[in-house]
Order: sequence, then structure tokens, then C-alpha cells
Amino acid sequence: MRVTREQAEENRRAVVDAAGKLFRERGFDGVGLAELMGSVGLTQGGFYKQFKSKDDLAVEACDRALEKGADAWKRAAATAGTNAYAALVERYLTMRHRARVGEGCVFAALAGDAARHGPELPRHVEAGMKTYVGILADAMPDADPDAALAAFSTMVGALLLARAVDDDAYARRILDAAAARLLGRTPA
Amino acid sequence: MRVTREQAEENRRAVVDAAGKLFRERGFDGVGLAELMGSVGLTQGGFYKQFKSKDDLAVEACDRALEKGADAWKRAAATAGTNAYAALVERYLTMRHRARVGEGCVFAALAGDAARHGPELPRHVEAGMKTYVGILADAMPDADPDAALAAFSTMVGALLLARAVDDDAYARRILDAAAARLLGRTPA
DNA sequence: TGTACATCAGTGAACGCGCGTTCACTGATGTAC
DNA sequence: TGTACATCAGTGAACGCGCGTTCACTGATGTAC
Repeated sequence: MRVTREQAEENRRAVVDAAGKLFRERGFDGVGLAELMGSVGLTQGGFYKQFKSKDDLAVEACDRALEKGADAWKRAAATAGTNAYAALVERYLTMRHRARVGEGCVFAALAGDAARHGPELPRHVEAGMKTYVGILADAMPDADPDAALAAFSTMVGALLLARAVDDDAYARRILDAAAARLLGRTPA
Repeated sequence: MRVTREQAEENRRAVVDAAGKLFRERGFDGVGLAELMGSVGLTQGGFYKQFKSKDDLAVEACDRALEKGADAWKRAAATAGTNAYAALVERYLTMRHRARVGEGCVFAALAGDAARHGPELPRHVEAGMKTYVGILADAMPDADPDAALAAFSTMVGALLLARAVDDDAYARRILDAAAARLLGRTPA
């Protein structure tokens, strides 16, 4: 049942993308290889023809998700022009982002898991984080890197906490309070 | 091998405390019941004489850890007097807190896990969070609840990110940037 | 271009392992008299 | 207070299960001539 090189590459990409989504939604330990491979129409045995181990995939899936997220940030910033900072903050601190864990911020979804794994994943997370903070700093009025670092912490913390509470109204309050603080506005 | 009621209660408390520490360090899925019970000198079979299930213990361990943490915050705030806000922020955003996951903030350690479990855990996390944010609001100059919410998001996010990166120097920068922002200071 | 053969992506069953949970049993504690 | 018995916290082996990983096999693809 050999497939073409192009098909094999596409399959591999599909697995990495599915892993990025499922790992964010349920954590590394919350997704089995059989389910993961099944979600892209393959069987679990084939996994090791493409990846060295599940940990290996975790790193690659994180990298890919970080890259895609960074591209989206860059696009959003470019589109918003001089309002880039507000656009990034407002886009991030929404109930929609809270609900879409699998397609959302890698840091809010996987930073906790990453901290518990070996040093490799944190190295990749760190590299990704510098990219995000750089984009945010460029979008900020005074472009202060440390201010961007603090703002990013606020965004990630607010999203993490909004997802960890049960009440939607309280979750919204967390997101709004963070946005108000970051944008210097009084929440409605 | 029956033990006294007092001994049984003490054993139960020891299990809950050990779970609070181990769950924070390695996540709910990262700790087995055999290891957990063994860490307090018992065998795994006895677990179900005290708890309905592992999920049940997760809730109880979170509650206990949240309670203990809130007490520590109250004490720290009371001791610091008029500098309570700065004391809480500075105490939280340290490399020591980054290293001591098992004894540290429940939100930074377990919010991600909590969000993935059923609705019960998030309800308890939410209640705990309101306590923490209340303490923080009381300690703040203007005592604005939403400002406290945003400040708390910054603290939790910064600690989470500091733990998810590999480089100690960068971790320190994250913590310092957050502290500078929250306390209106320029970092060193 | 056509043929013969090597390659290898994917299959599906199997592996050992550790997990959460159950259970028959133990024996000191707690209780009834 | 002393004795007889019920209780039940804790033991340790066992349960089924799903996990990550391995492997013999398949058969279409890729390659050599």
C-alpha cells in the first residue's frame, strides 16, 4: 500500500496539523496515537514511518502551530496598520478565542504541559515566544520589548484563567479586564 | 490492620496534601495512585477507603491547595501593611516561585489541566480565583476589582510563561517585566 | 516506452507496561454487654 | 473494668483497559535497464 511521495508528505503534514489541534484541546497525554492517526484516516502502525516518537511529534506540532499563529499575528498586525497593538489584543481576548482551544494560542493551551516535559519543548516554546513578543513590541506605541513581554503575560494569563473557570460571564469579565488594562480603557 | 480514627484522618490529609504537591508538579495524568499512596507510606489499595475516585481527589486536592495559598496571601498582605500589593506581586514573580511548582500557585500549575476536566473542577477554580482576586483588590491602592483581575492575569501568565521557557535569564526577564508593569517601575 | 525488481508508506495484530479500580483478606480498633 | 464480637483502614494481588511501540506483511510506487 505504498503511496506517492507527495501523498506521504501530505499525510505527514495532516498528522502534524491534527496533533497541533488535538494536543491543544486535550494535552499531550490526552491524545492517543491510534485516535490521532485515525483522525486523518490512517492507522496507528504507520506513525513510526514518519515520526521517531510521540515526543518528537509533540515538538514538531508545537513548532508548526507556533509558526502558523505567528503568521496570523503578522497578518493581523499588517492589516490593522497603526492600530496593530489594539487589534492584536482585542483579537486575542475574546470569548471566541476562549472557545477555540484547538486553533488558538499555543502558549495558553500548552505552556503548562511544555514546562513538564524535558528541556527540548521549552527551548522551542521560548523561541516561539520571542517571535510573538517581537511582533507585539513592534505593534506597540513605544515598542518597548519589556512592556510587550508584560502585555503578552497578561494576555496569556487572562485567556488561561478564562478557560479554567466555569461561568461564561466571569470568563468574559477576566478577558475584558485584561483588555481594559492593556488598552488603557475602562471596560463597559 | 485497622488504625485509629485520628490516624486515618491524618493519613487522608497526608494523601490530599501529597496530591496537591504532585499534581501541581506533574499534572493530574502525571501521577499514579500507587506512587501517590506510596509517597505517604501507604499502598494503593487503601485509596478507595478514603476517596471515591481519582477525579474526586483532584477536586479535593485543588480546594485544599487553593485554601492554603489564599491563607498565605492573606498573611503576607497583613504583614506588609500598606505595601501589601507590592508585597504580593514581588513574592509571586520570583525565580523561587518559578522553581517551587509543587508548593506554588495552583492557577499557574493546574489551570490548563482544570480547563480540560469536567465542569466541577472549573467551578472550584473559579471560587478560589475570586478569593485571590479579592485579596489582591483589597491590597491595591484604588481597590478596583477589575484592575485586580487584570493584575492577577499578568501574574499567572508571567509565571506560566517563565516556567515554559528553558533559559533562566529569559524567565527572569519575563517575571521582572511583569513586576515592573504591575508596580509602575522600570526594571533594573 | 516496457519490463523486472527493489523500495517503503501504510496495515493490523501483537508486545509489555502502567494505569484506575476492585476485592478477599487481615488484624487492631471501637463497641456492646 | 473485662470480655466477645463487629467494624473497617489498610494490604496486596488481580482485573480489564488503553497506552506507546514493534513487526511481519502488503502492494503500489519508484528505479534500473
